[in-house]
Amino acid sequence: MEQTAPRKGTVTARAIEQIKAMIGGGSLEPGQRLPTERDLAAQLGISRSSMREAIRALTVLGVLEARHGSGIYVTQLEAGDLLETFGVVADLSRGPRLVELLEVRRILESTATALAAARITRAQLAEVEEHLAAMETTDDPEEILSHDLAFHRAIVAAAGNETMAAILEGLSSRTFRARVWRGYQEEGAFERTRREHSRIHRALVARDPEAARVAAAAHVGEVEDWMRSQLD
Amino acid sequence: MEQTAPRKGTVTARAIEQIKAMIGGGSLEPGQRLPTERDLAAQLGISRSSMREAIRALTVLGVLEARHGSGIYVTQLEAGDLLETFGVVADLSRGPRLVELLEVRRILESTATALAAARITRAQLAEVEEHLAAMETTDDPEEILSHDLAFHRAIVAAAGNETMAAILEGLSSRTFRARVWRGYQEEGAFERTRREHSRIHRALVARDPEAARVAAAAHVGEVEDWMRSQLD
DNA sequence: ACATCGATAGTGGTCGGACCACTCCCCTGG
DNA sequence: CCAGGGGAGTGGTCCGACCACTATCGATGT
Repeated sequence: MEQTAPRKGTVTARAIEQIKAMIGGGSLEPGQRLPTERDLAAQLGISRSSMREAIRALTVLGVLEARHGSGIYVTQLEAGDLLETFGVVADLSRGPRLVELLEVRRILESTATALAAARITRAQLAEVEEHLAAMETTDDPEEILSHDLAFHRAIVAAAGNETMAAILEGLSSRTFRARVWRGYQEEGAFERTRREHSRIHRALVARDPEAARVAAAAHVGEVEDWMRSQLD
Repeated sequence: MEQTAPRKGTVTARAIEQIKAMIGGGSLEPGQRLPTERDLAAQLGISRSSMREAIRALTVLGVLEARHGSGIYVTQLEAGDLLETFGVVADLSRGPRLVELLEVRRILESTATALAAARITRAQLAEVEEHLAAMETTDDPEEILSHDLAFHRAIVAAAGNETMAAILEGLSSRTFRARVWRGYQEEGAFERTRREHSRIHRALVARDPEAARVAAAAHVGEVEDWMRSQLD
């Protein structure tokens, strides 16, 4: 017998909850293929259109993945899959919210950098140094931004917490960074940024977590203070 | 002239990006009403079905809000609106990912509690104490869980960073908490939890940020350690 | 003149069916 | 045995109809 589904909310919202429940309940494993849209719609007693809306919603959330001509699959449910939407938050936030986001980033990134100082391997450190060097040998703002992002990404990766890395990735999304830093770096902050980066690097080489934490916090804090001053 | 839209990806994905761009670009303000689904579909040259999928996706992300019979509106784009999806991450993560989530929570919550110790008002402190007392005068696990959540929520609110509060709210979603703590509290951790809570409370009363940070970190850390030991 | 309330136009919500674009696999022919 | 072709099955898109709900405006009664 078909469960006489709860009558609350739209049928699409119900479908979303049911699919989430199937995954949370373990009847759908990561990577597994789902029934076809048509079958799923029939099972839940709704139209294919409504079911498609539910699937699309779970797709943008990073829970499902639709492959044209093949089928619908559960993602690996890794941190990266599910936290991709975090970038949307960064891109659409404004005003005081931006300061709050930078505060969160300061807290997480300083901790991650401290962890990295204790755990980073030679190979990982070499990658960090590569981006640091590349950043100092070019004047193209685009390229500098790329290496800046990669510099921090490499450090955070060395901290070993994928979830934290995924969140920070969202907080440093390209459009977010470009939006905030455009004005910031026009105020001759290039030199200061370089000093701060090499200070972080020195702490990593010295394997000094506390120095690394302070250096990273100060680095993000500079941008944070500038952003605060812009709100007038 | 209609912009000959880029030919990449599905039409729905394109529509999602275009609407996001309209909001990010400022041509759509928070709270503003959008054109009707039919008009939007016509503007972008796609069918109403595809447009509905795009709208549904943005609705789930907390960017748009659809009111039956009235219209589609941009949300206030507050932290709470956009970070509601963070709960999904917590609910669907498993294994090592759960430990990582608790690690993130430990970092953020300890900092938030430290901030609260410096900023909390008398009224806010009274609310914290209310939940603390209620937690000690009942044996109903459901009720204890409720007041536990409210206890931490009140503290985090006193820290004054809505974005951080919204993230922690997701990391403490009811289903997540219930899932993790079911086993944890069956091991006689009630007493320890009480001591940890009152230790946090004392630090707040003393307005001692460092003591508050340590107490909160230890509190979450206990659960974190237990979770780690469960992965064998 | 004013308040009440019902008809109505307009909105999102749901449905069913049709067709297209793409994938995958099996079967055929060399 | 292998390469190629074709067909069945899948998600992607579109259309048109109808339902459920909301908001507004105007007729009605006071």
